[in-house]
Amino acid sequence: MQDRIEKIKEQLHNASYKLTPQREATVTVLLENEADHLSAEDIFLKVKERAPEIGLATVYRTLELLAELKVVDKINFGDGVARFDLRKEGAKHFHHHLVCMHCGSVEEIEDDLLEDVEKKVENQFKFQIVDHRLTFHGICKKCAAEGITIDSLKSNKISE
Amino acid sequence: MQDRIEKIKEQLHNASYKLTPQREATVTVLLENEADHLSAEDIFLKVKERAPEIGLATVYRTLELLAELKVVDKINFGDGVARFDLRKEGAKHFHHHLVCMHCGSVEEIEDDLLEDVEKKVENQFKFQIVDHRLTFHGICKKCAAEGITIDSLKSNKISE
DNA sequence: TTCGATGCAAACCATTTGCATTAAC
DNA sequence: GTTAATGCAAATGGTTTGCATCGAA
Repeated sequence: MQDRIEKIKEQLHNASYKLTPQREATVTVLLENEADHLSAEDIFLKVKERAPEIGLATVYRTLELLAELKVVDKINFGDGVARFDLRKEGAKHFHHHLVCMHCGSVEEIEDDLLEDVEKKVENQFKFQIVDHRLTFHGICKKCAAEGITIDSLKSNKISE
Repeated sequence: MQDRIEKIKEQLHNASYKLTPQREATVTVLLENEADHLSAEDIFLKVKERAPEIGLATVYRTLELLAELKVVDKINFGDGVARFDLRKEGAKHFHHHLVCMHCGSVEEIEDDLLEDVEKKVENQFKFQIVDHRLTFHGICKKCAAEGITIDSLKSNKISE
């Protein structure tokens, strides 16, 4: 993990951004919680444990900057908060997500399932794809095991 | 178009919602602008031309209700505003979208391109899919013809 | 007549911004 | 020493909510 921090520091440096302790703390928090999909507020709280004087605005500014450098992806599952997802080194695309409509858990899919679909879209619609977003909404393994079914979900809370 | 309004009225009625002139005007506006992806504010302004006394809150409440009945889909392209998309009759899924990163235009894809991918996900991850969201971000035919290239797009403005 | 629906204004809440201060380079 | 970065508080903007009134059934 240490060298991932170093690499990100280097990217900041190459883009002539300053290496502040606040930025370092934010990156560290992101790396430590790679499996989660934290919101800016979540990240702020975790960074605060490590650097209590940090302001929320700085976290927002840092996350924006990291998105610009494609270190993180800003994603939106439709619940009104942006979430931040560390991009795998060298990954060309966002990964896909499985969002459980019952418990809200988010699972990631690393594989790029869309290669064929993308070719089709590029040919058929003459649209040059830069990136994509793919999210499946449904019922996760765990909830299904607990007897949750599609029918037991009431209203259409998918998107917001 | 008239019978689509009738069908939607019937759905409202079946769910024991009242058929108010405001709701009717909102549905009419949605049908008249089916090709667009209007925001609540856009819809409000158009409904206002037809029923000047309507309030923005009513439009929001009506759209929420129509989403619940799966008459419309609430979508979020990451620009901070929800957009509303009339669902095709009997369509099981959201349609996919091609969002141009240069001019912001949104094109729809009616075909369900994800059947194979969904099967794979259901088997591999034991995740029961209810619906999906798929958006491609890139450069549309029109902008490409005007010489816009992927490289001419600067920062990562995809998601917000 | 009754209870859900409406309009208005105020409340909310995630995010952004202005500005004086601080600190990385 | 310069200039970008920070922290704070205020502003923003889409969306929601409380409440008195209204009107569809």
